[in-house]
Amino acid sequence: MTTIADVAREAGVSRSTVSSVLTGRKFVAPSTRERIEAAIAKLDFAVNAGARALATARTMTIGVMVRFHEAEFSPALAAYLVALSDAANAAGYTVTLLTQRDSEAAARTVIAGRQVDGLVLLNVVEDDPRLEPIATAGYPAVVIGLPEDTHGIDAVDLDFAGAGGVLVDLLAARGHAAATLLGWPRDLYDSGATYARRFADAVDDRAAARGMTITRQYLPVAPDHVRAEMRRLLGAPDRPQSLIVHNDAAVALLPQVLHELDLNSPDDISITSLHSAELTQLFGLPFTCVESRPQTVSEAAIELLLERMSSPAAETRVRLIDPVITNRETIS
Amino acid sequence: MTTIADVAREAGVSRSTVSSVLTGRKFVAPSTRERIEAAIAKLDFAVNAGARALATARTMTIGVMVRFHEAEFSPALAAYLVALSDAANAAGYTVTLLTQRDSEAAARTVIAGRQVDGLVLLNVVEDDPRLEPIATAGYPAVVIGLPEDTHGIDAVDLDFAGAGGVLVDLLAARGHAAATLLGWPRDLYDSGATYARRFADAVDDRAAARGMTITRQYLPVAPDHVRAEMRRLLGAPDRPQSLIVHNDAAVALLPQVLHELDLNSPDDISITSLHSAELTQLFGLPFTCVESRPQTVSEAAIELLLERMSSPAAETRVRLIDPVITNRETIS
DNA sequence: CTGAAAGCGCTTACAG
DNA sequence: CTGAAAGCGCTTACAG
Repeated sequence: MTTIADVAREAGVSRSTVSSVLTGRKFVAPSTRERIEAAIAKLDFAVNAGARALATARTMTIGVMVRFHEAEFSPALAAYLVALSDAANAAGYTVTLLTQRDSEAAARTVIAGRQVDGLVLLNVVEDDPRLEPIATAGYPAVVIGLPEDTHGIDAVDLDFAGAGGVLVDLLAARGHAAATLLGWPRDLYDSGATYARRFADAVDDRAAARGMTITRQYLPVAPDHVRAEMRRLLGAPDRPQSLIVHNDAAVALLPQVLHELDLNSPDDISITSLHSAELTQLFGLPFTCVESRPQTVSEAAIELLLERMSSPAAETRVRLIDPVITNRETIS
Repeated sequence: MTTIADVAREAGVSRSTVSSVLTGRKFVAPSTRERIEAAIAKLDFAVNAGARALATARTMTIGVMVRFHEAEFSPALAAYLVALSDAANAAGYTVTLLTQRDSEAAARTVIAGRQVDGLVLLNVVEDDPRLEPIATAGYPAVVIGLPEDTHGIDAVDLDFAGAGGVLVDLLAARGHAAATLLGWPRDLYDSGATYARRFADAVDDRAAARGMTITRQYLPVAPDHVRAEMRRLLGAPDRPQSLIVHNDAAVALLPQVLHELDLNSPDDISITSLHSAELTQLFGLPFTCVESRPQTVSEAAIELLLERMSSPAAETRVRLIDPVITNRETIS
């Protein structure tokens, strides 16, 4: 491979002068600089990242830890990964994927070996075993998602509570006095997926403030089951007049169920939803909704991480991303 | 951070002895080895990847190049990324994500700077601008997908031709004399997405051999359009009696369309499909089908790449992954 | 079986 | 404004 020494020889300068133009941290006479740049282009030189990392003690890479391969998250995952990588690239960083099964051990190795300058954690759950070692090592990190206990690690997430409030407001504004929340399976709420709880609690609170009644239904996620359950629920004589859906499987299959039952929105039923942005893309879901914002969330995560890396001692921050309503006229 | 020197001091040996146990390339007396391992554990030492890379001229990382953020591929993408990372990890490698917009320049930089030991290319298209620089640099790489011209780069892909043959066989075995292929948009075939063409051509060929007639329909991918088109097609009096679907958008929405038209499979219509594995997971698609195999394809890709890295001069190889039929009894 | 020394390709004070 | 030298944390012949 061609090294800085080759470039220096070609340009007739010393290696340190080449390094100066590479890093841009020192003034180099324009004429010298041009010679060096020409040499770089001619030799197709690119700096060896490992050597630079060794010399600077910065790897310029960010590790993205993806928890144990969960089918459930898979479709949304790609959007985050690509967005994180793009945002990191824009700041001169590279992303390395950390998918090891034993993520706690992986966290330790990565930290001890200084293989990355900072960490982004995806699919964080309550009592995530990755958090503690990172926190005690004082390693720069940011979590996407908002666990109950962040262990003092910065976090970014969609403002699920805000989303709940907004959707209730929309229904209330049209005079709805009741709504049914089609939620995730009950154990998801119990096991501490805070996004589910934050949303549902906000729905309840805002509804109470507005004098609305909320009925909560816990739906499964297996396609067949959720379909059957919705059919039963919406096919009943006392079926709900308005829906707030927070369950990706349910919302994806809802158009089909509506059609089967010959129900139209908004004429027969008002529908709002909070769901992964991927779903709209794939299925053209026709509902008034709030969508996840992988791009914005990812950019915020990288931004927070970079700030954390430059000010390790700053106070922990939580950044909530504003919910954005897409109105598709499914509220009567 | 703790270095090899700290470990050496703690264990009372030289740095090179520590290195010997780290690399495992030299015999070290068991008692010495144990002292060293204890020191490593005590100090929570992990080797600095950059330093090792510099010394060995191997980075132990594999770059995965994802082409310009295409919404269309997004859901399937995550499965490949995670599977590639898992397979790479299993072989001691780490994966870095390369998502730069200008992927040609990215390829050059990565190659010139020896930032990765090898490359996996995802979402390869015909005349992919990334291929040429990699090929001329003689850089170890493997392509997932099978372009017309591989430029001498190893490739892995599902055996789309085999899949086409198998699906036709299934229909022929049940006595079907005709089938309609619901395909991708026409320009996908024209623009050289070889997977689409390989599948369709094999369907035609096998059908001809079996005396079956194939009608080819090019469907759009936008949810609303594909839905409308299928409704029209399947609602017509002369609607097809059996379907071979190769269009993810179409197959995802097909259950809904069938229901709308009050058609049941296999009673009213026989259905087979070739589609992304993610779809079944998300929607419990009920059709007899061949699915993409991200896990197997990714593992094969890493395997080929590792072999290529150790034998740069070996002949180019193309590995086709066997199609696997999932029978869901939708052929009458 | 173990250790001293050179070297991997950079960057960064420090002289000049 | 430019260059010589040391050093980042490893590995690897080479001696012993």
